[in-house]
Amino acid sequence: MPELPEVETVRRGLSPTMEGAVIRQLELRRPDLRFPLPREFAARLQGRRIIALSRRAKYLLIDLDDGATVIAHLGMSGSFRIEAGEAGVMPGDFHHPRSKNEKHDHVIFHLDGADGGSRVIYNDPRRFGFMDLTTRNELDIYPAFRDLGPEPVGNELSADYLASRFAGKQQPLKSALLDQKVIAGLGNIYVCEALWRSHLSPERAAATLVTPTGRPKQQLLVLTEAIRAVIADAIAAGGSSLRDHIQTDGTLGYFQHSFSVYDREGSSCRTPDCSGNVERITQAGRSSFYCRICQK
DNA sequence: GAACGCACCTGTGCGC
DNA sequence: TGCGCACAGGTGCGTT
Repeated sequence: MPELPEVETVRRGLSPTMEGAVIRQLELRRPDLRFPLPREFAARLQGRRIIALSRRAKYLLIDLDDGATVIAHLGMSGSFRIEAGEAGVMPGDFHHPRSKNEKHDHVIFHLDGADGGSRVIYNDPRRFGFMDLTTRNELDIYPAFRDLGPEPVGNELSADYLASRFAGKQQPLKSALLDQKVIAGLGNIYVCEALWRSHLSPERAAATLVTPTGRPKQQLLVLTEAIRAVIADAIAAGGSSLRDHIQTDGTLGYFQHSFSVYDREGSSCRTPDCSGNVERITQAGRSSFYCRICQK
């Protein structure tokens, strides 16, 4: 479920293995994911040292020592796993069963490193993910990043900013928050969770959180803090699940979270003293989960 | 411009 | 057990 917190967790999980390592070989098992892989992708990465792993929204960025940056998006079903080379054994890796989805291993980074050579394997059954190549200098003009909104963690995101984006917008809050141009990195799950925490209905028009003079109403302040908190909590949860995953099979990308409303249709609302049940509605083709009683 | 619908592709879970 | 169907976390394009 790669939304921003999952991608951040993947980044943290891969960093110790990938940063500083040299890409001995890039193995491409097919010519495309969602889009064709870049021309000469394997040749351009071979022999390069990985300088740093970073993240922008739901994109993983791999900086190389020649100024190039690999952009990786996990789509809906992408994950990475780390396998040790001949010279080493992953913690807990002894006799661990091969992934049953090995046929969906599409891109394999063969690394030279201090541990004797790990493999970092990108697996993606649905192939909604993609990889591209640009340069660090051109990241800001990369099409997917050009119009991206601020990150939901950090100082860029404020109630004032959201008020400026929501003013005059009749679009439902759910759709407005999913728009990556408004906030970068929020997905279906965390939008549902943030709206539940804020007691706001996903169907409410975005403009109703803004005063006639363009100032954020109190509820927008609450929503802003809820967005920050729900993402921060998920990153913290990813950090704890990270340890478990690395100890078991090295797979990064899927974590067991427990959500307050997401995927809880028909269950009782977890807001204290609320007698409502979680409902599921469809907005813009996506499921929204919310409690009609306490979310207005 | 805004708001949908749909396509991309495979796996899973459900009802029958 | 097996089949068919609905649905799934994202993004981007086309249509109205």
